Amino acid sequence: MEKFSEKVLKIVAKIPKGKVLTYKKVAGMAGKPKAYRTIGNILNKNYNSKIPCHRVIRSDGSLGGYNKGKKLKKILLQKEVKFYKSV
DNA sequence: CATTTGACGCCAA
DNA sequence: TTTGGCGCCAAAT
Repeated sequence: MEKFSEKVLKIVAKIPKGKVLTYKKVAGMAGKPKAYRTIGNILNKNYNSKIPCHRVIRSDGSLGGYNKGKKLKKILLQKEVKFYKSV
């Protein structure tokens, strides 16, 4: 059985383009709805190129943060949303 | 092994 | 409505 972090990373990796999930949502899918804190912790320390962590935002709709810079995250999300609108 | 950290979430004032 | 504070859990130190 993989660690909670591994499970979270897998879930985040499943987020399709133009879609964003909240930390709480990911935590719920991981099986720990109350572990939303841990989600951010894991992503922050274990940033993987295969993990679109920029698609994980706060429940309030805030971008939260980003290891590479939340500014970049905002741009990436806008680009993906744009792609979503294009379809 | 115990304590601190941390990209958060919800409630109260 | 907005701001502040408390609660929560896993991982890192």
